[in-house]
Amino acid sequence: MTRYSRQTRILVAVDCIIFGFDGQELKLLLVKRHIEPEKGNWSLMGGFVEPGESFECAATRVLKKLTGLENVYMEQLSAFGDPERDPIERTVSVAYFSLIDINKYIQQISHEYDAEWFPIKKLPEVIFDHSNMIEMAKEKLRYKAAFHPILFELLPEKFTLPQLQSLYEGIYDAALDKRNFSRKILSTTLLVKQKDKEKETSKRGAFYYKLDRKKYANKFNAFLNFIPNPQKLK
Amino acid sequence: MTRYSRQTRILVAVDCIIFGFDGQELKLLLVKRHIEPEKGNWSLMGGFVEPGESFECAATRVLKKLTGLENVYMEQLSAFGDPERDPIERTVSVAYFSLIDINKYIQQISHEYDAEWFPIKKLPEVIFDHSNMIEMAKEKLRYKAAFHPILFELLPEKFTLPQLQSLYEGIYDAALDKRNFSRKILSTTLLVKQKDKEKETSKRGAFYYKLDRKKYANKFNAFLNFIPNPQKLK
DNA sequence: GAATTTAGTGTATGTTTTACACTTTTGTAT
DNA sequence: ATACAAAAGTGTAAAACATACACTAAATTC
Repeated sequence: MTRYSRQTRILVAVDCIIFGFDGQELKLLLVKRHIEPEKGNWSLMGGFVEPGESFECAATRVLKKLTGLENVYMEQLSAFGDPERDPIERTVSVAYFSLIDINKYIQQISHEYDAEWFPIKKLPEVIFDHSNMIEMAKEKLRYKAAFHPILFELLPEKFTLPQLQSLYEGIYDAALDKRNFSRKILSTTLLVKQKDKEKETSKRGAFYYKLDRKKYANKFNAFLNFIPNPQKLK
Repeated sequence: MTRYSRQTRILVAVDCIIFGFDGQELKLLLVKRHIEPEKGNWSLMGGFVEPGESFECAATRVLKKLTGLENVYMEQLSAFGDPERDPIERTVSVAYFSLIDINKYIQQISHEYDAEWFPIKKLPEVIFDHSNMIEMAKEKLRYKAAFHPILFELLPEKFTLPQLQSLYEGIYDAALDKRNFSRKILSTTLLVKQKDKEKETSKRGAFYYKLDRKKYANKFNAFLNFIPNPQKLK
């Protein structure tokens, strides 16, 4: 026996939901689709899964092709299998979401694709079921970040507490008290204070912090409860 | 254009991780695989995704075929795509996990399959990457149940607080204080006390409770923190 | 009616979360 | 040089929540 007979084989793709943060708001990287159908319309970056390639490999490959980045935070979101999701031919898609430092991306941008960052609140129309994927990814990010310290992945290596706070505020659409916020964040002991300050955005300047990568890896499963009323989340 | 040319099409399957609770311990429903390869070995219940059928449909169909049950708690766990996971031919699988009332199953059992409940702690060897799927499902169940009131799905319509507590204790391998437990559970106001008692397991008898299905649907996203130290979970 | 078994309940203590306001720093404008 | 503006940084008191802990109540069995 070498094959399962009488079964239908289906195209399998991956799609990447790529989040970035520019210091102000959460953004999503979309590309102009370069094949028919829907050629020229905005889309998640994706690609077919190749023979001998796992989903993770495929998603990593796709992400690297677009951003030049490797070793970034990536997590499987869900598989999408509606028979009608691609009008040309049935294609199932395994969606991954990534958190990247938007500045690193800018340096490494490949111009092979028409790619553009869109504020998460002003997304253009996207093809197929991609808006569905994006919606789910946003939800999962909010959910997960309420308990796990993953938002660091969106920031540069050195960042300030006000920057981190505004990231949380952006993602949860909530104003947080800076005293309570810094106490909570620092109580994780995941952050290491640096000697230098970021002086672009304020006269006084705010101290930089770095993530303690070792502790971060160990403590990833520490539930943090950063958000005052996680009840309100899905 | 009617097809994506030059792309490889792949077999797509679903597998169901079916949890049940017999009042003592958490169990998993496995079947004896009835096709080659690995015919006769223990396996999750699964099946190929058919043309025109979504993943949810396929998983629901597979679950119904085995258990006779519909409208049960079911959630996508993850897609598994290792190119080597099926030795015969590349097959990707979308795994779903379900929580069912084990008693309902017993009544409706289909004997078309050799199926058997195994205590989660004494599982036999299973085929392919199924132990991996099971491990992930166990983790997700523990994770999710720490915040969401889903374990009710494993119980019959009427249940007692001691039964519910022993379910939590089983799943988290922890002894819980019954005073604290009942306070926490009842504070959700999700349970409605019944007038009758369960008198099998004790002389005094314990009052039955029913889930308030309406509130349950609304409050599903209330994070409950049933478990004293969720830090310890993945 | 005594003994056994499990159900059911309350309180005091410690911990965590929340709400809240002033001082410090330093660049810019006069 | 001095005043002003703008954001950083810090502490405390009250409330809410989590925990630890032990006795009484109910009903069956002998």
